[in-house]
Amino acid sequence: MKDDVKVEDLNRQQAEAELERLASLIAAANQAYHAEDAPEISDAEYDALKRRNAAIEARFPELIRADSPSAQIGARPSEGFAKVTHAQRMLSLGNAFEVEDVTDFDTGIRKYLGLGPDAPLRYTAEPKIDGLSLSLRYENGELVQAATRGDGSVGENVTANARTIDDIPQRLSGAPEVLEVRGEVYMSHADFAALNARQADSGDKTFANPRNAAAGSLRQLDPSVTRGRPLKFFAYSWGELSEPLGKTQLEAIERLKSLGFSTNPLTRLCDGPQEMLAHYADIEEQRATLGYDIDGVVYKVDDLALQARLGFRSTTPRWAIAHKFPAELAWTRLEAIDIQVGRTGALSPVARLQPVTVGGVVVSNATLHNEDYIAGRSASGEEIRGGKDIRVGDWVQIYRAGDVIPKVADVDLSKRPPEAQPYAFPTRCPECGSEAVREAGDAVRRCTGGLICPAQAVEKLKHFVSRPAFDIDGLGAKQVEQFHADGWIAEPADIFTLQERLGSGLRQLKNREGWGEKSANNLFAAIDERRRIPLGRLIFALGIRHVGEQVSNLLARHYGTWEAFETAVREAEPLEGPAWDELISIDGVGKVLATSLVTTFAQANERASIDRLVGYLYVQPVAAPKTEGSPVAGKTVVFTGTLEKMTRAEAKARAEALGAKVAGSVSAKTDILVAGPGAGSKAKKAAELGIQTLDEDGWLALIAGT
DNA sequence: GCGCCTCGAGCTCT
DNA sequence: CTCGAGGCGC
Repeated sequence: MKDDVKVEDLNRQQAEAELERLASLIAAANQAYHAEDAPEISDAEYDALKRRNAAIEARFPELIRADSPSAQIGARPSEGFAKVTHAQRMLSLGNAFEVEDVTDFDTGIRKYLGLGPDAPLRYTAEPKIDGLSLSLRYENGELVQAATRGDGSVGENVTANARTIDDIPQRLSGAPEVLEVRGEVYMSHADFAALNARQADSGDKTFANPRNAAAGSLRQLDPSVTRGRPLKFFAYSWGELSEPLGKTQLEAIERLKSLGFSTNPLTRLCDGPQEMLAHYADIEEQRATLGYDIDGVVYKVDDLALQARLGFRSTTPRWAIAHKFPAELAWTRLEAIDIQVGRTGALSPVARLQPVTVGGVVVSNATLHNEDYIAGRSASGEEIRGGKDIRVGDWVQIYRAGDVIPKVADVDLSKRPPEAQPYAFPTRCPECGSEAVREAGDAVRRCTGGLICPAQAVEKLKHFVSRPAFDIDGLGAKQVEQFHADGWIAEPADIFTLQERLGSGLRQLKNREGWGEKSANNLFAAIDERRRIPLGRLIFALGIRHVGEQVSNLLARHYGTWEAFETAVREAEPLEGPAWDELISIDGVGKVLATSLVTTFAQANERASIDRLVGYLYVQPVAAPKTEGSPVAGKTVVFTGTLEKMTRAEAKARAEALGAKVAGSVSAKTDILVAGPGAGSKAKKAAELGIQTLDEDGWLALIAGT
């Protein structure tokens, strides 16, 4: 590679030519890498090209090419498994813990469907296998893909490994053209014990429990290792289908069985909550002798037509629920209570425990939630519901909520040491000494130090580099903590000047354990790649209270560009003025959230920090929706009442894709009101204002053909 | 006031 | 991955 002109010295014309040259070089390198599996240039050279490209784009955002290499994700595969987008999302289930939750589930469904308490309604009940879920895609009877659940939308491609599992047929006869079978991969107790014995013999590490063993085995990069692991599979559901598997859940499961899948033999049809609970008790009784781990019972509405009517909430189906077995409990001693300070200044107490095994995992920390959870009484003296008066030195009972998060369930007062004192929750921040205050009605006490507090600063930085925010490769929580302690990074903007400031200091970095020339250069390359950042990610990365991932994207979609967003938030004064009104008019933005935004941007030091940061970035605007031929482009639409043919989220997404703005309330600016049944005050107001009002069908007709 | 959703914070192991 | 707290919309 020839010695290049420094990016800072390029003029516009040179930059344009250089971007073109880099685009073709990188494309050629990708081609060689993929086609021949024999790259012509080294990884370091390749990274340098991409880095240079990103740096030039950051300086001349207007010159970014349509075929920009930085827009292409993963030209070279990262290590590990390829990502797979599920044709249909893999959802999780709502949970029931008590008998009452199960009867509520039944009542809720009846209400939703408009069925009386005595109308027949059948459910299936089956054990909930404690493994990991897997989606198998068959096309014309051939297994073409196996994917893990991942976050529900995007999982990992583990096809090669899935092919080694005996319970998973490679080929089906008489199957629908497209068939996605979903089920659980697990390991039996006997196989788990044998595997661990083998692992111990060969000096390899043993697994804590069958679930971890199954997960570890399926995620082997080398399928021949997976082949040697005794994995099994139960089918219990499906995703995309080219034709239905049956009219009921049970029929569909039977069909899967006849196609050659293992299905759980304890699947039963139940006539209502009484029978469901009876089957639950039955399964719980057999739990120890089943030979594999289960963690509850799943109930599903049997009639598939009813399932379709019930549909989904954002992450769970309305027609199914998981009835969990009581969590495993363990007693241990509480050795200390530490206070952690979060990104928003929240003081959270954490129990330090004498290590104890709970549900196959050694637990030494547990959350204590907040002040009231520890105290038996509040400062003013009244009893606090749920307050346990937990003291250092106490014997406490631990369980893992949802089999994950360790919590303190109970205290054994009979074993309390006589000298144990009630815990005094600090009123000053343990990290910076600032006052820690609790707003009226708030459960959380917060450090008021803001950016002065080192703990808050570090947590904010960690948030900034986290996955859904800037997601900088090689700059995780650990590194940020290091760099912060070293004084190299005090605020987000510092990340983007790290390379130039470090200059000769690079030697210091390289001397640090784990850092060599290559990793340092990789880090700088990764940082440069993120100088170009989508608006929503940037807003989220700022870490403003109440402004999470969803809200950030909502704001990004509404304002479109950083400039528009920033101007609006800066101009808005709490509770008044047109900028405030616009902010509040966004569906999903209320007073609390808007105040949090506006006051953050009104703070001089916060603003300065944000301005510095944005100076190093090219913020990608949200792609303008296709408005050509859209009858609703630029119009403000409000949805009210019950929508029957689409969910509110769908309606909104669709309208926005057509260039409309969706607002939450009717005002003089509203152009169209779409009113479903049950519309109330909004319809009235729209009528008063003479605003065009459509029913759902009218709306669909209006946007038909777009 | 209620249902649904989002945020923020917690833990362990890979 | 799950929970409690709390926000938003009806």
